[in-house]
Amino acid sequence: MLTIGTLSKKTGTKVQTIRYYEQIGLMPEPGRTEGGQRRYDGSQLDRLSFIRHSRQLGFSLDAIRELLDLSDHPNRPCDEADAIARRQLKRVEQRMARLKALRTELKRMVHECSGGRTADCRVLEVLRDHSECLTEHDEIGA
Amino acid sequence: MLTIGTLSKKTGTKVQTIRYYEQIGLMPEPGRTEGGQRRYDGSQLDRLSFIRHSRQLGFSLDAIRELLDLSDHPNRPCDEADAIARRQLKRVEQRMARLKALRTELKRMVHECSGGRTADCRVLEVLRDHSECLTEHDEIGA
DNA sequence: GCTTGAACCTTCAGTGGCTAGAGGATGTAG
DNA sequence: CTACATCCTCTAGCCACTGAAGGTTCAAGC
Repeated sequence: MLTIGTLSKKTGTKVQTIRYYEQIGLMPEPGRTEGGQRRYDGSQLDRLSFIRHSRQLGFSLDAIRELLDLSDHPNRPCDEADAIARRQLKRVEQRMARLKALRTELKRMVHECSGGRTADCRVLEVLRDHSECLTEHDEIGA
Repeated sequence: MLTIGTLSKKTGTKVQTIRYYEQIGLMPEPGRTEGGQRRYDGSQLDRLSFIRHSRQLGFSLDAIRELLDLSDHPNRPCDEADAIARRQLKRVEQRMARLKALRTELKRMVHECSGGRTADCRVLEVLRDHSECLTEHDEIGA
């Protein structure tokens, strides 16, 4: 029988986050002591590890919900899990492409600033005038 | 004299977002018509473009506030703007490194899934057991 | 058995950066 | 002068947590 604190340490998830996962139905309601404290077992530890690991890989909580559901039904075809992972991969690749463009632009800004007064600062100049950009970049909401 | 809608179109910022920027003090309070509608001039268009462009480059609104402040005081040394850009560049590079590890892992998951039942699905298996991962990855909070 | 104090409980509010919607007022073209 | 696109304010919601207030429970040590 594990306390929430133990679960927290074992998975690297904050206590509040575990309670939050329970609140939104991602974690099941655990058993309680007479005094009302949560007590977990091994299967709940596994489930939280799954969630945590999926989050580290960038899956949204909604995607994780689906993945957990699939994981709970071993006889269903796994195309769906595969599709979710593929979507995530695609998103990661898009983000990388955007970050690459961004990095180019920032590098250019930093290299051109020679350390005078702000009036001559290339950093600010580039930010003022998008037309100076060599790349398309669109980080907002990435 | 530009309406908020015109400003919105010219900068690619949603009308509500412009009002939000005003609310948090990033954009100045514009003039109003007798009826109470906002009217902008060219300098406000420039300011919004600056903000928008900075957001696209991944700067936080707080960082943008600093940059705008620097931009408003042309006689100060520009080390600070330079430092902000450098910090941002560092962050972008860190994010890219993380995404790279993530992509590797996702690719491996997807490639190894041969499309059977969820019981045998490599995607789910990898998510269940972090020790199968070949890379360190930590997307949370990225 | 009793005391201490770390860990637990609930509830609420806040983060960043918007975005959506309700319900009503204004501005402008025909 | 009418139609209706655009504007206004205000409130609430999004994601995925995180922190804090104020109170309770549990386990170890005496």
